[in-house]
Amino acid sequence: MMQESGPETKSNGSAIPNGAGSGNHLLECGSLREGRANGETPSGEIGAADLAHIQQQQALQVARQLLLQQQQVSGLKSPKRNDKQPALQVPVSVAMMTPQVITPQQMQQILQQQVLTPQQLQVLLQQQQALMLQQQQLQEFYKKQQEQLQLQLLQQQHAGKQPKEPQQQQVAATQQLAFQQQLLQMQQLQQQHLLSLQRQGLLTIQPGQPGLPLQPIAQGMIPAELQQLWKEVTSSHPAEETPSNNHSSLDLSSTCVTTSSAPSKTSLIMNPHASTNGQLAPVHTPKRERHLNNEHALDDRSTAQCRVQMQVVQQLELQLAKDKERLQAMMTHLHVKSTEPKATPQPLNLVSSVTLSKTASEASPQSLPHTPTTPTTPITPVTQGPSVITTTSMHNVGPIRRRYSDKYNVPISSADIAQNQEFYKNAEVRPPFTYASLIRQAILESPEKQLTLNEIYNWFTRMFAYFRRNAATWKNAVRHNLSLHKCFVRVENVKGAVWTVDEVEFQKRRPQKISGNPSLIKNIQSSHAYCTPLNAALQASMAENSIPLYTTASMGNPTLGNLASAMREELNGAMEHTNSNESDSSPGRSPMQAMHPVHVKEEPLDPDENEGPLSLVTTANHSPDFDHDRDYEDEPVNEDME
DNA sequence: CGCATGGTAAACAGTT
DNA sequence: GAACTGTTTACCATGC
Repeated sequence: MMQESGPETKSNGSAIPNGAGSGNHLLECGSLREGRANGETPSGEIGAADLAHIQQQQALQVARQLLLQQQQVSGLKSPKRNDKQPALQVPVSVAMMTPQVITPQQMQQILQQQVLTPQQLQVLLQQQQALMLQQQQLQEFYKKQQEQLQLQLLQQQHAGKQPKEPQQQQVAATQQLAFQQQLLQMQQLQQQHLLSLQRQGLLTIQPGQPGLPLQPIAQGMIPAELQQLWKEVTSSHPAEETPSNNHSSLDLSSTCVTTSSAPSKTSLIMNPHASTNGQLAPVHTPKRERHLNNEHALDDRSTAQCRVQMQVVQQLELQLAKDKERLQAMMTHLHVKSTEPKATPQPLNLVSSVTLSKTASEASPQSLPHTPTTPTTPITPVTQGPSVITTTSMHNVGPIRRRYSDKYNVPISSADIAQNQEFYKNAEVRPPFTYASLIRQAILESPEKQLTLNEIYNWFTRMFAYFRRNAATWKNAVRHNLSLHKCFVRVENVKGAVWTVDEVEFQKRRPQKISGNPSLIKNIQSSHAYCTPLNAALQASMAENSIPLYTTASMGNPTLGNLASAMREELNGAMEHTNSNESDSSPGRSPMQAMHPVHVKEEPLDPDENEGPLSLVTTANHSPDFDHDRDYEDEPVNEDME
């Protein structure tokens, strides 16, 4: 009854080791800060407090108040100069790495998305505090810097009213250049950080925007704020800069470079949040932005990145909204359709299964393998209520029978499939695909397009939580299918036998299924844009294999794209018949199909001893790299939980 | 109702 | 001999 997907999920081989990551961030942040706690800013001495100085102070004060407001709003005790280190002067480079602050709304969104575990949230909070501290320190730094500027200005003025305009401008420009350099560095670091974050599963770029760069997600408005601060500082006093000041800032920036990896971690975590609430950027500081744009166009790259980021954020939000909508629709749909005549013996199980997976991901924060992509519910093929049945219901009710027609009603997008993949990985929901399809997929995903029986088993258990129990039953079914279907070809190998797929046979096989129901086909085609002709579908599936997110992850999880394609094919199986026959059923998905010398199992010719497969054998054979098969050694324990 | 398809169970033989 | 692999048959459910 208790969902045991928890432990199983944890044991999932493809787990992303992001658990320790967050902790490390914190550590590194701390250590970094300590390490960096060196330079006192030039001089705290303030000579004569002239009017300009006061103005600067006021400007700084405004900025500081703004930051304090943020702190208060975010419900965090203003860290003052608490814990970390008392009164250190944090180099600009470091302080600037971490301007992002999570607003309550952002936090809310994060929570809603169930993306982060409590531990991660805690880390975030702590880092948030650290960020604020650093922001304050940044303020301090600028304050002192300004003071020194004032001092020097006074000195200059006293020295003599010289034509200083050009010189001052030049100096100011230099200063700003340094500033912008720092910004750029920060951005780069954030990008790096985003990447690592992604790898750790803390951040996910939805596959919906494959084209978008994942880089500048984080450049919230805070950098702009810093810019503004800078502006205020410099505008009130156009340019009283001295070489020494320049020098200091440049040094700091260089420091930033050397310590890039560490500080980036600090800002990193924040990025996703900033991204989740991207609209805050323009909204939050409209005036500043205008100011900024009018007078002080940022570095082109910075602004461009800013824009890109905003777009990314918006797209992400859009995607999120869409997904939520879809989920909602699904839920309601399930409830409505649950009255379907024969269908589900226990329609409620549909809901329970969904909630199960959801709660599972919620309730097991320690099971970090839940990546942000982890869906809470299958989006694609399962939309038809009846086919979603929990394992328990399976046990109670007995075998479920699915028809392909069920699947025909469902549009599939690559994102959906990928998400569903995650879903089936973690939720013990029976995948709405036939054994034959799954077997085929398993084989096609393998590097050599061939698998041993045991490897097929492992693929099943790895990819579907459902197949982590009742091994005897489904393994028997797998064997049964392998033997039964012509499309599966057994190839003798040096180390045993492997199974391959005869794509031609596989394609041939399916059209029959609905051959008698052209109306259905038509209906499908008309109603679902996703269900494109075979070629298009295949192309799409090919494209899916290069979805940015999953290609990066493809090292560890090469299956998503292929699985998606296979599922899609299964769904499109009928269509291909109507449209383009399988004129060229060798979709070019794999070299295998290109040559498909495979012999059909029951072919009258020579079932066994032909040479066709041998060519495969030669290419095959050496693929011990399928190590993740080991993930789910058959555990007889799972055989029968009851 | 018959047929096709798919899932499950089981018997059986061969191999490791 | 046990376990695994592979084949085959039977039965049932479902959809058309």
